[in-house]
Amino acid sequence: MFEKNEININGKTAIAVGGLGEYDLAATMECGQCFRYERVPGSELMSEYRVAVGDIIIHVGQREYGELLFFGMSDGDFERVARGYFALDTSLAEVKADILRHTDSEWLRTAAEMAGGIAILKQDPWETLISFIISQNNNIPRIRKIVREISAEYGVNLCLQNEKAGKCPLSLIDGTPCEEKCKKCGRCYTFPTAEQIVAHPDGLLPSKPGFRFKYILDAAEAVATGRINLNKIAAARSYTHTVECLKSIKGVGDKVASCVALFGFANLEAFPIDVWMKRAIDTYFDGNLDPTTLGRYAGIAQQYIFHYIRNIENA
DNA sequence: AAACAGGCCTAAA
DNA sequence: TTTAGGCCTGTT
Repeated sequence: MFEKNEININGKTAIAVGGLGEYDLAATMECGQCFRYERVPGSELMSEYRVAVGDIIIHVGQREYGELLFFGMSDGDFERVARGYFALDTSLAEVKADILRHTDSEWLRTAAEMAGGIAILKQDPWETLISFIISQNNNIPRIRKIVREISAEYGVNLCLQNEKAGKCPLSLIDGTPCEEKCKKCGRCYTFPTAEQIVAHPDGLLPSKPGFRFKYILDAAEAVATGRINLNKIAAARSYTHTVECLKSIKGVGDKVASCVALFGFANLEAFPIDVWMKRAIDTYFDGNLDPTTLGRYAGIAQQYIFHYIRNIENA
């Protein structure tokens, strides 16, 4: 269980959360599970982000790995949105121990040491579905760009909304106000609903989704008509069922479906295999690694592997 | 300039 | 059941 304190930063209410073990905010935000964050440049903190989550912009920072997480928001918003989104009730230490209990691999043990601070965010299933449809045959900067642009096209401007409510998102530590340009930067919008997309599909085109356009549209129709019921899928809490349902959408195959299961439905045993993961399995596991042997947190083991190979290659 | 990017679909063996 | 090509767009 984490420890929470209400604090005051530059006259604003903030929440400080400790007892999160080795939680690594930067790795969690940038490991490729989420596409709607913006790193705050020039922060005094080691890492500071704004993320659009549902109907608010979450403002979050961390001074050092494994130290306190700061949330620039009321306790109400923290409890309603941030606590769940950042998976603060999941013990990273327990997860890591469980994974390591399921493997003999020294290599994976080393990866876990480096990546053990990664948390799997609990993102909105619908948003996760569309984001990972967009992700196919694509790179992260452009995925983020497309997601940002379709949000600006259809969504509600959260900065303007916050400003009216007297809580324009401030930089957590230095108190710098959201710039004027923020009102049209396209980075602070709610995510479009399936109904909005179905009612006006052409709104997708300016973001240039290319061949993914028809896939996004099929997903939107599936959800808007009830052919797919994301709430029911979530309630069933079955990985195999989730993947099976998602794959009935055009443009959703094994990889996208397992990503959505992992990041959007918190099916932590989901183990997405992309070209990178294939390479890693070939190189470090002699070409065979059965995810089902890794236990109920196999998906987090996948993140360890992914984060580790990425970091060695950058080194 | 041609190949490739954190896939998937379709057609053809 | 498995395999090759093509696909939008952007970047190198």
